[in-house]
Amino acid sequence: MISLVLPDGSVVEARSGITVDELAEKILPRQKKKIIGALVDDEIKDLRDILTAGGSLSFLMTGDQTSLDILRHSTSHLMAEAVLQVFPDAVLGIGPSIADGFYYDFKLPRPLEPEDVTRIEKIMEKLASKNVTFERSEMPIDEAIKYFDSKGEVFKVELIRDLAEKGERVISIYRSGGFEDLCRGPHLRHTGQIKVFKLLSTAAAYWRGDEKNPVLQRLYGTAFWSTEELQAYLDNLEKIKERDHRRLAKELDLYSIHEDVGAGLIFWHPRLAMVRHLVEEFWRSEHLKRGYGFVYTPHIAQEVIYQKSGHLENYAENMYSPLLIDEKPYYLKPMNCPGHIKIFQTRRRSYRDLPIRYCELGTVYRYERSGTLHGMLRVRGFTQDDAHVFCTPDQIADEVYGIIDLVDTLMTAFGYSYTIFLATRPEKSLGSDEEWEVATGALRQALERWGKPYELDEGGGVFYAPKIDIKLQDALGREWQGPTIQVDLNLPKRFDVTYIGPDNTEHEVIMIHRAVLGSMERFIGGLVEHVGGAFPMWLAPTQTMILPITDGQNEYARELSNRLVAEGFRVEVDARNEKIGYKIREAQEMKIPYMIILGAREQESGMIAVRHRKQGDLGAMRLDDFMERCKDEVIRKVLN
RNA sequence: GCUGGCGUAGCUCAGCUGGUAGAGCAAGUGAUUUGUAAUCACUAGGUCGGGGGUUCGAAUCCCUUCGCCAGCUCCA
Repeated sequence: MISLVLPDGSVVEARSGITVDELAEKILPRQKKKIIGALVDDEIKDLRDILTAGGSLSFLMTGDQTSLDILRHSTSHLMAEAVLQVFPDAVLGIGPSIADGFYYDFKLPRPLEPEDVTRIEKIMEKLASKNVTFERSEMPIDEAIKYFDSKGEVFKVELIRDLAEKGERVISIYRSGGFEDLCRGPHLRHTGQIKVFKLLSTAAAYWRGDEKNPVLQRLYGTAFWSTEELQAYLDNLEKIKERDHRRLAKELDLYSIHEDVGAGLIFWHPRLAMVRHLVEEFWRSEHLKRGYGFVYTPHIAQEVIYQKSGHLENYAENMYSPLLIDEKPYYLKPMNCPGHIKIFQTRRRSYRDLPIRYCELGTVYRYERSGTLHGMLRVRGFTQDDAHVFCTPDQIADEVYGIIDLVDTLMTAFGYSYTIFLATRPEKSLGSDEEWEVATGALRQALERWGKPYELDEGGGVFYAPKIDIKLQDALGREWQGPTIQVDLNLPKRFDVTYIGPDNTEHEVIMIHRAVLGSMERFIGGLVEHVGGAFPMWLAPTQTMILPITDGQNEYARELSNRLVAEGFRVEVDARNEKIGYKIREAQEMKIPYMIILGAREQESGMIAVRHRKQGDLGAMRLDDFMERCKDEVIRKVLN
């Protein structure tokens, strides 16, 4: 007998060897139809699984968020069955559930076209309505290889062979209607439980993600328990599309890319350049407060530098081919580190000088494969907010703490929440155990002192450094790779970067490498999406648009504008010969925070009529009060 | 880089199986002087991404090249 503890604390005894389905019948007979699996000691179990050990037990029901994976996985099987009806020769790849849905890869005689997708979707609907039960069977590995081989399922055979190598003896097969697949499960009770699904897109993908392998056709889809959830998901996709920085760039005149100049090279238009300027201004002032020195370093450097740094050895495929200057090869810089080291090394440094903190908004150029370029988020030339702290080993923790504090200040101002990860030594790495221990220990110490929760990313460090990675969450709940702090165990050695210690001998310096915003291009591209193009007051390129109702107020509008500009506000006047509704509409579409509407009434009374882009008409107020309000929003960096 | 799709006026897009381009918005001009998300009329604007080919004839078919999009891959 085994004993199972239910969520309410009660204990149920059952015979060893009972299936989850039988258990459902025994415990919750009335809800049996809704039960599609179970969690036993937090492990997902299929209905058909046999239990031989007890533990905590809770059932997975249709409608649960936790059981969406099962639904989606089963839906991918249903899709594969439909695809086989359309393409009887299709060879199956894999069909897992993923974060927001599922996919299935197939080798097909021709690529999928949009019509195929609708056709497949229709067939799926028909198949689902047949309420076909998912059945599981098992097969010894040898037999399975022969079986799938006879069906021409070469990829499945490969998978089974790998399973055999891992020591598996038996594999499981799920069958639903005319379809069967090598599969670990779990699956739904029957296909009738698949009601709400949608095929989303097609793409090509390599078998096992390796470009040496054959290309398969991938079909993406998603499934939910209710149409409301599906609709909410689709609405969110639409919202993300509307906020796409490439789309907003056109609507708001933010940046451009020019084919005849080059892919992945960004032209910042005045409005976005203003945002960048304001971000940089903030960035600089926060660095000054924290004792950083600003530096500038050249954009090209001779070969020897990158030989010494190891970039030509390890990073060459991301570097552009050299320019010849006086017959000597010069490279465009892919990173700023060597430059900062050169400055550090211009004199002997005493331990009394440390820490030394250099920061630079340094523009670097890196080769990115053409297929990876993506608006401002993935480019070939970008400006990093790069900094290097040179310090002694016992200063690491303090310095890292200071950097985390800087990160928190900046990210909070932009309205990002974040998660901190500590990434430790990977398998392939440089340096001694002791060095890694000191560096990682200091990072951990800083995090402990910071006091907020962090996660451990075991082995997730880079080969030359343990690091703290910070993942940002934006307004749409999406994750972005954010700030990174690395204790570099490589470059100080390569460049022989030292300081004189209290013992009057040379010591290798500790070099902390960090970026907070990452690259200006990516950060601001992401920011555009985060705020949906509606920059908060402190960042808005135009903060206030003055809208005269007739050209009788144009002169007055300019006067007011001058007064506001004199107070440091960014103001424009829309003096075009248009109706007020039209001007408001355009200012609204440009997502300008405030509009001042000026008609004869205002001119007489000396008041202004203020409209906010979100709150609408705010009524009449005094210009001074309006300026107070705006100043307050700017100083407090109010997010809206 | 790979696979697939796409590339027509500044923008969004139409243009059936080849017969040499069209709308809305934007722009310019004029009228209108307007009160909280689109006033009206007229005008101008394109070697249909570039190059090559097939054809009497190509935006439409083929090849090639560049770029964009979705994935894959990569991400020191």
